[in-house]
Amino acid sequence: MAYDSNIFETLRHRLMTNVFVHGEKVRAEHLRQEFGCSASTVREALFRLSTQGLVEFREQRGFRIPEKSTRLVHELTHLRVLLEAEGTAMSIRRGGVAWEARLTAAHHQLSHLERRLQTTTDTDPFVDLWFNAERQFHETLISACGSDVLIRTHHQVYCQFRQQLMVEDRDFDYISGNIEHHQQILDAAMSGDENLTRQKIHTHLERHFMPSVNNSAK
Amino acid sequence: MAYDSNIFETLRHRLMTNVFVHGEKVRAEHLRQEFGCSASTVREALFRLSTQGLVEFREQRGFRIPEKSTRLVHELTHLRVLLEAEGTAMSIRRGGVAWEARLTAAHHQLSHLERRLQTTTDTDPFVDLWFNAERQFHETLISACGSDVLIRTHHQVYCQFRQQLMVEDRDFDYISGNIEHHQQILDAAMSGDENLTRQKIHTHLERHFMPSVNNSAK
DNA sequence: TTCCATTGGAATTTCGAAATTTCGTGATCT
DNA sequence: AGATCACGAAATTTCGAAATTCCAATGGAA
Repeated sequence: MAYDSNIFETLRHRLMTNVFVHGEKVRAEHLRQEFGCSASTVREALFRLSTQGLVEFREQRGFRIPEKSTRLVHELTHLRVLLEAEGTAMSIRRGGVAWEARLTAAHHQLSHLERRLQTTTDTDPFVDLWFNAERQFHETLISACGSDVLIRTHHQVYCQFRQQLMVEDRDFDYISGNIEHHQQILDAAMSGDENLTRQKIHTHLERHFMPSVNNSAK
Repeated sequence: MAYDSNIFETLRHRLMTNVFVHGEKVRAEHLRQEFGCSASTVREALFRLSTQGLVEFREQRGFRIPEKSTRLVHELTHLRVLLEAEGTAMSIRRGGVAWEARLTAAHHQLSHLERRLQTTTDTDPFVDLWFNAERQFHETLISACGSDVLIRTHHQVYCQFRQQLMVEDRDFDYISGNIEHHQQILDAAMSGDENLTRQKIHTHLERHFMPSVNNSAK
């Protein structure tokens, strides 16, 4: 019991949902007690997490949470657009009805949640649900692209992206814009128009290219 | 002495140059003796290598060298083209004279070596040199793109690509085609024509999309 | 023969302590 | 005062042995 993979999954979820503070050190020695295992086991899980860019490892100075960085968000967004547009175009070509069904389903779930969010003041209980649904939708977009490498690469980028933006995205100011975007991506994809879909994906993520506003906290 | 990073670098070089056989298990316990350290230290290095996809890790069944796979080569090539074309286009926009100088230098070195290879029967002593020069050229192409994330991602893909193809690429049958390709990429990049450059990069890597010929071994 | 359970040996993972390195504090020198 | 060095505490890395898990060979039952 208390396998490495449990620790791995638990830590990953925490890293993606910003339980940790950016720039903070992650001491295996501390987490050790919580998981009831030795430091080396935690260390190993952290090495695996560094695989996905969710923690930074530097020799002789341990692990730490990547800093929040506008620059990094821009770079991650750029790559997300590149991979997601390409992957979706490929899915359109070779996805077939099965893919369209999955995409419709994912969008239905997401838009249901988004409409709910729009009319609620206390968004807290929905945060986790929404992030999962949004991830599901975007992963489904590229899921029929036929390239595991592309999917894995996109996943890495997406995780880091999420880690960078989870804090400020909790406000949901942008939610009404997002509902529109997701709908347009779905429509474009279902119509089979690759270029239009690419364009809509770009539009959807465009706002993350803006210079970030809230870098005041610090 | 015998730091983890030495082990890490040594192993990485071996993995990229196919000292190991595809599909083979990598036993920390064996390498331990060679490096004069404990198995855990090797294990750690292997975890870090799995970061870059150069070894596969599966829980409870250790590390092994990824299998040779035509499918994987196709996927890696696809992503290489995507990332390299995008990165080079960005470099063209923001690289300036300094980048052009570096690119010219890298190409000069590469083409010198390639012409040499064309007239030599015993290519063995040039293999390592050529692989380095070719890597240098392609890395220089995207080096001024301004996105660390893109550069790191490309590097990961490139390493895996190399691991997959190092064996069969030792023949250098394709060398004369490559000389032409590299020259055309250089010319297109220097002329500032983004689309032409993208196209030339695609042409250069196109041959890896063909169904592989030598899958007879095994 | 084919299928399934058992079992022994090998490989993998975990552990906590020892060795090494880093980092902060404060003393010493210019 | 400013810079440099030395020291000790804290953090990181390494180690080898113990515990666990996998795997293949053996033997028995259908």
